[in-house]
Amino acid sequence: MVTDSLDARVDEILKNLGHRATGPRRKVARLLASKRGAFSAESINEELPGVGRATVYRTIRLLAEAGVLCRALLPDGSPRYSIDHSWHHHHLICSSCETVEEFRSSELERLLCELSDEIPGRVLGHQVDFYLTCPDCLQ
Amino acid sequence: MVTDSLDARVDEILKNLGHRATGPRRKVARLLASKRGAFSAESINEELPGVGRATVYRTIRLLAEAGVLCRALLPDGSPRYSIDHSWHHHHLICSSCETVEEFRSSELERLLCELSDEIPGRVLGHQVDFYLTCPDCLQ
DNA sequence: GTGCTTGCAAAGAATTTGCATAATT
DNA sequence: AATTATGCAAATTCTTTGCAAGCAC
Repeated sequence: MVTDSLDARVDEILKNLGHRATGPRRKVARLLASKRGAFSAESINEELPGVGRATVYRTIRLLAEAGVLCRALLPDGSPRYSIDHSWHHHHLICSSCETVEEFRSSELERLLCELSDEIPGRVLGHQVDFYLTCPDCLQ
Repeated sequence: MVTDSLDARVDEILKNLGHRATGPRRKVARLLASKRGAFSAESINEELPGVGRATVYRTIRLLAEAGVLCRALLPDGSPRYSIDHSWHHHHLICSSCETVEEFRSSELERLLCELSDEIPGRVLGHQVDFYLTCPDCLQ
């Protein structure tokens, strides 16, 4: 599982990116690895009183840019991060509890690819989000 | 065109929503109607020194909730508004100049509908964004 | 040792809220 | 007259930055 390897491979990941493996970064990575779903940067900050806010935000950005984390936007635009399982995926976002789930569809991917060819300009990527009331929130 | 009617029909739109047709709201609507593409709330605020910031933000939110405006999120999560031409559409967002264009595909819509049925929970809506470098920014 | 990192606090950016005043119906 | 709306400033929220002191390599 990627969740395990994040914690175990932080040092390697960081060095490959030309960054140093430090204590605070390992602490952040260890906490992220323990997270199931999506989380906000602030929530990580609150759970790590021993690490400065700036370091938490910087590390999360670092890992997001490295592709270790992926970012989803809630309907109001606020970002949530989650471990990127590296297969390309989209998001199912519950408007009620703000839970973010992953979603994949090869058929959708194929169509998006086709459409990309028809779009003027150079398509860099796409993002598909479904906003919903999740089964839990439906009671 | 919807662009024309927004300016002309603000009073009607507001009253249908149970709100009052006021001078500041008309000023905001008139400016919005003159906009071609997407804009930020702040940019509208800056262009209307005679109207308070709070009123600008409140009016934009009012019109967005009424479906007169639609909101797109830039890759960093910051919102951009544009006149909603009421046909369901998606967005082509230039990562370089931040221009937002509309995009429609009946084939995409059909597939998203099908997928919605397979998704657990009650799907409320979806959002598809293509991030790209627009023809202008490609030089 | 040299240079990247950290943590703190301050700075920012964007948006919302409280409240007395003003305008609409 | 009864409310709703406005505008200003202050408050919020989330995130970034400056910089001296501290680590990693």
